[in-house]
Amino acid sequence: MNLESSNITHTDYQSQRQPKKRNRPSFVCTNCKKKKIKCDRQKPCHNCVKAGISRYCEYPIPTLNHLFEESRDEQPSDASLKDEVNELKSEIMNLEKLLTSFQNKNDQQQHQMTLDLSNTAELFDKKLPSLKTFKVAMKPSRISFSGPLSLLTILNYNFNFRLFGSLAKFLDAERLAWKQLNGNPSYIQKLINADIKGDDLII
Amino acid sequence: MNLESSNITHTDYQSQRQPKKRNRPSFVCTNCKKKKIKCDRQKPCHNCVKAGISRYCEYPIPTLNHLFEESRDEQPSDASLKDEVNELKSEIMNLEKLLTSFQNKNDQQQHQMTLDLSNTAELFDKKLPSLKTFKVAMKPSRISFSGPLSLLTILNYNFNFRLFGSLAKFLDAERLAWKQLNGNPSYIQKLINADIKGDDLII
DNA sequence: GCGCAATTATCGCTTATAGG
DNA sequence: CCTATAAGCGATAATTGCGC
Ligand SMILES: [Zn+2]
Ligand SMILES: [Zn+2]
Ligand SMILES: [Zn+2]
Ligand SMILES: [Zn+2]
Repeated sequence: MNLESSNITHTDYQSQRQPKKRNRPSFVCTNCKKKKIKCDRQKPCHNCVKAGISRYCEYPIPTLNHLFEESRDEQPSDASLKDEVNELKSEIMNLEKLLTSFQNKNDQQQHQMTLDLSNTAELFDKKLPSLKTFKVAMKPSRISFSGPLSLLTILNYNFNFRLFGSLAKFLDAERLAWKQLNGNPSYIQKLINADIKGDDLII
Repeated sequence: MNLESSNITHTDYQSQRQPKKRNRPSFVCTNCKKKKIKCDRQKPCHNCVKAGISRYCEYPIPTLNHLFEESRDEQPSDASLKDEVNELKSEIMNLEKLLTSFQNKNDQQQHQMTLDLSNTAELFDKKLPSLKTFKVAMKPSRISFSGPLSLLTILNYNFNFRLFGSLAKFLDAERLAWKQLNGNPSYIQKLINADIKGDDLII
């Protein structure tokens, strides 16, 4: 305890400082985050599958959860009612397990950010201020289709790409198709020919 | 980069540390636990059934108890099974609700938007294809900050404004502030001066 | 019924990354 | 660059349940 008896005068310059909060969103599923284990960022992620809670593998950003709801296949199928009952029971068991991990009081510290991101508007509120100074250079060799306020840029810049693979792929396809169809439109040609400094803002 | 770093030699400090108690609830029935035999985690579990103590098969987690009541040996009818399924499902819904409340932690006043945005999937799945032909003219009189793939355009075009009022307002403010700060950047100036036909695509 | 090996899961603490 | 903080490793607490 006498370790800190050293010289640091504990003075104002550090103590009075307001803790500058940062906006650092989380991109792992809520369950893995909770358990502090490695999440592969799929939906559902590997850990949630293993735990039998794949239905509850979710990400803090609501918008994104829906993007990756793939086959919400109804499973009544040929399984007997009895089987379904058992399935539901085991699901409840797993849910219960999951719940207990959340009920654990041991960690009441730092989930402020997660909370904030549960709201989509909040997401944008937090992101956009940084985006407005985000810069994109348009290289003649490769047309960049996105400025700071484009969806793609937001995603590329802010989110893990693996997680958003399908959306990114879709956008790529869209743009490729568009190019095939339209070629380089006059507007883009002009833009490329103009000598734009790499640091110029592209809105 | 490989710092030997500070090596605090007083390990005795460590030993004095209070033994950290971990929260790890049990999920087997109390009888099996006591007997240290394998529990199938049903209600009642097979061990308790074999021992003729079915009605004393209980679980430390209360919810699991009353949920799994009733598993008589008699063959249940389809109707009753269906009832059970429904019951279980509704129970799952409750648990999910509970889980959500945990995940959101101090769910404060930020729920209004979240709910309304629930079908965001549609935004991307259905609306985006139409966007690729959506055209925005950039008028010299008024700088348009968004192309078809920009977030703002997507929002404006696809959603009713009432829903996104606050977001839209925010974006407006952002852009205004940006303009105040930067004026028209060279890039945009050039763009404006170029004779762009009103129908040119802006990506 | 129980010792204890095997297995599972928690959480303190470090590291990497990114916001500002 | 400085630091907040997300990610998640890994030590190890705890649970399970085999086999005596
Ligand atoms: Zn995960
Ligand atoms: Zn998951
Ligand atoms: Zn049992
Ligand atoms: Zn039992």
